[in-house]
Amino acid sequence: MAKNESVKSAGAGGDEASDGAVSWREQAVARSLDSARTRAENRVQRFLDAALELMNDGDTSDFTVQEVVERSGQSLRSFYQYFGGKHELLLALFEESIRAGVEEVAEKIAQEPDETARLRRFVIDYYLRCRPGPKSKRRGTTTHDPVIIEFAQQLLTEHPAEASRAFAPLVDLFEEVLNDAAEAGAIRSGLATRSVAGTVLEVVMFNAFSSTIGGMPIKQDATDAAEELWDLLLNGLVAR
Amino acid sequence: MAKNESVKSAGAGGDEASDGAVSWREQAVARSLDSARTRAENRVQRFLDAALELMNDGDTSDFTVQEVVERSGQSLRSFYQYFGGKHELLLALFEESIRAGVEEVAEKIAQEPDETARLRRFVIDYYLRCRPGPKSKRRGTTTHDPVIIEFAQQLLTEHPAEASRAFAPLVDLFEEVLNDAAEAGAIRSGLATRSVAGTVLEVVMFNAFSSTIGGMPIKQDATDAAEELWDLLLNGLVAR
DNA sequence: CGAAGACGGTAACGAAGTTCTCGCCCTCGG
DNA sequence: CCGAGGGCGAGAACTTCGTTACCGTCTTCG
Repeated sequence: MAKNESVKSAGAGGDEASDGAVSWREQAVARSLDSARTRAENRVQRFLDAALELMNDGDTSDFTVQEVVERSGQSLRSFYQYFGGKHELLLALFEESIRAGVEEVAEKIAQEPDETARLRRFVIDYYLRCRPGPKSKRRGTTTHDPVIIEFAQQLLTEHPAEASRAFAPLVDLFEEVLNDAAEAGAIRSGLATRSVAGTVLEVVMFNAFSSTIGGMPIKQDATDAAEELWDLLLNGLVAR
Repeated sequence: MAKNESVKSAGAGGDEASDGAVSWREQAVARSLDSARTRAENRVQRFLDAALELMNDGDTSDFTVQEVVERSGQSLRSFYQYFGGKHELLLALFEESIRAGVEEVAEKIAQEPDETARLRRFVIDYYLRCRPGPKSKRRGTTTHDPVIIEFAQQLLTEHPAEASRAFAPLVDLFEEVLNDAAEAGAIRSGLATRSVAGTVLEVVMFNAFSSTIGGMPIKQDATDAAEELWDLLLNGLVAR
């Protein structure tokens, strides 16, 4: 019962030769890129990967610290050596999720022709990203895990400082898009873009997360809902 | 250790003669209006009151079932006889909170001169109501307790059906206001008011609850934030 | 009067996060 | 080469909280 674990190297699901002869290879790799910093990073990454797998696999999309520990083939001891608690693990996952989201959305909007289209694209794409996938994952679009968004809500109310720090990259990008749109005359120019960016993102994120309060029967396709929200955000309630 | 509890009758913090001579009076009252239905209602109400007190008193604004039981001077046994679990207690508090909110907002908007003013009044008032009071309660406006709103979020994602049922009175009222405004030409007439009502209320509620994502320094007064959001909702982002 | 049900008091259970103890092994400095 | 210390695995233990179970009492109703 000493060395049954297979390292499952960081980024992708690496599948190495089955069980028996792993130790030497692993050891070698470890020794080569181990300046004790990278080793730590490797361990941290294994916890993160395990958590991600648990969120994607299980029907529950929720996980306990124990499960993460088992799945990662490490120990509770180590977990609390690298993370201050479950809270920090969630925070790390959240930040990573934001980073990935920013990257993906940035690519998407880059393909749009003008400022208005980019703005619209941002809102709709991010809406879809925050929408919990009811069945098998929507193809073509990565989505935030529900657990992550739930955590975001909690973080926002309990540790606003940490929260806005984690959200910063996303808000930065959106603020930029807003500024461009304002300069191009696509949206009005009076508004405080930073503040509006935060507000709009919150609206998109949480409205996508928990479908609206009014008891919609089965509600239309997510895309329609996204369009509806976009229309409301762009044009407001007022009569033209 | 048999009869130290003082009943603390339902509505207000009733302070009766200290400890010794309570039983008889209490008994009398109980016997008088006890058809076993009212007695149950009385007990339920005592739990609800206890929970409300705990939310308003403590610095935590959070409570455990134990605390509610102790505070209400009843027993765990009874608690689980009347409530299926903490969940149901929260739900009851939530529904009551919504009811009270609807009542209060209805009064407020009735005083406004025209449809647009009523709409605006609704949004701003409800925003303030959902804004957690950072220090001593804001005078003049009752507010939803943070715990309640947090529960609302959770309910919305875990039991959408129950959630929209609980929210219904509020959505009904707002939908009505929206319809009136649309009829009067104050807002555009094309939109699905039920759906929009839900969306807007969600926006107002959750944006007020957890101040915006963008790392606002100390942020202005709640009223200013409410105005900002109202402006965004009414006019949208678009240039006129 | 006697049985049934409501109720209080308290212990106990189970899940989950967190901490602690023990012991192994590897590494590093003398 | 050897001894100390730190990283680490394996659990046990502790804590909080919701929930359930058990026991004894009191009221009530047939």
